[in-house]
Amino acid sequence: MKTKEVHIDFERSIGPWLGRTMKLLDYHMHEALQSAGLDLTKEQMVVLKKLHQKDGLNQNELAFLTYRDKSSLARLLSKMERKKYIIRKQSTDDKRVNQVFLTKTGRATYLKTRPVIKKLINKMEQNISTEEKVQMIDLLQKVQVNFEPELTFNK
Amino acid sequence: MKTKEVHIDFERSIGPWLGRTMKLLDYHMHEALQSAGLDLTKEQMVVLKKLHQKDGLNQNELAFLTYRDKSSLARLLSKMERKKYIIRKQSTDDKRVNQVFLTKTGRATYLKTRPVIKKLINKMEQNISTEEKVQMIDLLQKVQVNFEPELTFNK
DNA sequence: TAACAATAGTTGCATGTGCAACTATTTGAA
DNA sequence: TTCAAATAGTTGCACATGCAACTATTGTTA
Repeated sequence: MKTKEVHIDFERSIGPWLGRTMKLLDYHMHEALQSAGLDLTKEQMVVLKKLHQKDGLNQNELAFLTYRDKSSLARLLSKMERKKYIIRKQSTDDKRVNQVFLTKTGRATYLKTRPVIKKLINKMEQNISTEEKVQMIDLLQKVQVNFEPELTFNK
Repeated sequence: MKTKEVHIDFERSIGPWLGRTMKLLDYHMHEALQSAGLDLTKEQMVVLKKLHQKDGLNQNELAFLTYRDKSSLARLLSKMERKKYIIRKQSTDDKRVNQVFLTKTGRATYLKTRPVIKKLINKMEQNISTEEKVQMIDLLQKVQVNFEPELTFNK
């Protein structure tokens, strides 16, 4: 029977569940940032976060750390630069390289996002025990390893 | 200490793991379709799938089933219509409504994607037991319910 | 019935994405 | 040392996305 056959492949797999969950997370993340009056996207937030952890990273490093194409990152940075969250400074050692720095505004904005994100995480993880979280991360990591066997741990 | 503090909120949560896993899945899905010589995106594939399950759905229904904004769906359909995978037919009952039908080409294309997807799923789920899959889906569902309590089950 | 509200779909606008081609610079090798 | 290969970043192109405003049609209500 056609319907049954169809269900064999994708519907019972974790793929669609991942996709749906991710869409919800994206949506609520975006919503949380907007309704907190923060003028940035979740993608920009992640870049701010990385810079807050280590200022002065170059674009290549930022692209790698955020799992993006360098071109995508470059455009993200352009928008963030327009908003005065970051600045690019050409390295004197190697004129091909741009080092990226948080501005005061950028840092302040990032700090304002933190409680917003924290609240979102609490919402997302309510009724989920620490053990379950560990389990979930374990399984997600397994999936990642299945796709990219060469990257044993990719934090 | 700043570094430690930063790790408290997002890094240890399942959010980034979900995001990273999803990016990998997206990438490999896209790659699989392309290298099989199939001229469609994963998004278009999902639409074909829904139509294969139930032909003649209207755009609203398709948007709902695929968790998309109606405008996004409309544009997806326009591209698929250009490629002759689907056709829109204005309903005679209600002239506002477009019913969407698979063409022969669309159906054939969808059928060609199935082994490709099946192979991808096998790759993704290797070394993951049925029990673990159930566990994972359970947890993902919990996250979804946390975000959208009103939708108890949203398959 | 006439006017207003709801609904389906489209379009403008801004966002984010990867790939491929391009520029500028640096590195490496003949 | 000079010329080719590698590297960092940018840009064009095509794709996908949501929101808000808009059109056309249908439903509702006064």
